Amino acid sequence: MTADGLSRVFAALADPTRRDMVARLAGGDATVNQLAEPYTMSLQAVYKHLKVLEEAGLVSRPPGPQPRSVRLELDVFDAVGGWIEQYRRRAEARYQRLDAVLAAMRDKDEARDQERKGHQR
Amino acid sequence: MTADGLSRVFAALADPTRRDMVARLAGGDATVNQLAEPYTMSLQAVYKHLKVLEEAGLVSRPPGPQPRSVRLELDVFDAVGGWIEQYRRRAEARYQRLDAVLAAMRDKDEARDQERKGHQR
DNA sequence: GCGCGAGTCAACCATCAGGTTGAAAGTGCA
DNA sequence: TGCACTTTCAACCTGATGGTTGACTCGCGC
Repeated sequence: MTADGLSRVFAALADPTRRDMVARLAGGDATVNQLAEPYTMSLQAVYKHLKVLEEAGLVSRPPGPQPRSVRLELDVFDAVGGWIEQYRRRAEARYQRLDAVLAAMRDKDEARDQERKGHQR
Repeated sequence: MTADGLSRVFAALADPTRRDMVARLAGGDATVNQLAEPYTMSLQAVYKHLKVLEEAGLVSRPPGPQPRSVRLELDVFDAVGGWIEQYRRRAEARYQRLDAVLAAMRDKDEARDQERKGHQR
């Protein structure tokens, strides 16, 4: 992945609303209206977020019948994960505690719930 | 990690200059001046970037003698890595190709070189 | 105690990002 | 055809971000 691509992905994931969208899309495809449902913002704002995610390659909108579906593109997470991984490995080597990783992954669900509430800017 | 913390980390990593700093700090601690050396921007601008990294918890500045050192804080990468990991696992399960991960990690060095050149906004 | 270099703070400027509203295309169906 | 719904585009506002310059503080060697 190019440096510019990495920047776009990180920038896209820096917004809580967009991370929430990603999390929800991981559970399955959705239409824009379904995606927009939990938020108080306008539909156009949701489209803007979607465009950012799409330009970062995190999401795709396969052509189809009118309520087009939004799909999570998982490939990009490999690239970003690889970038993170090199530093994470150092951390693991340094502190010899793999359990922190597992704890972090166990915490992700409640972190996501917290985040769902704070989606408005 | 709180949702707000995640946002700060991703936002911090969205900037190529800051990712470059992180990459260089992974090779060892440095002073602000050493960090600023490769860039054409002012020292104050570098200091600002450093502050962003510090507020995201990616970097610490242990008190010490006058040329203070900047140190990479690796713990945060665990948390972020954990967040990414859940989607990465889906990708791996879906496509059954772990090799893509390794390829991505092999590419990171040249990607970083590319990035070093394009650090100005 | 003085001076110098490293580090920091503050004010300012330009651009970007997230949101709004309004209007205009597309698309599908009765 | 016509209508309703989805999607997109454009203009605008506000706050955050990345950069600048200038001034100020902090340690340390002499």
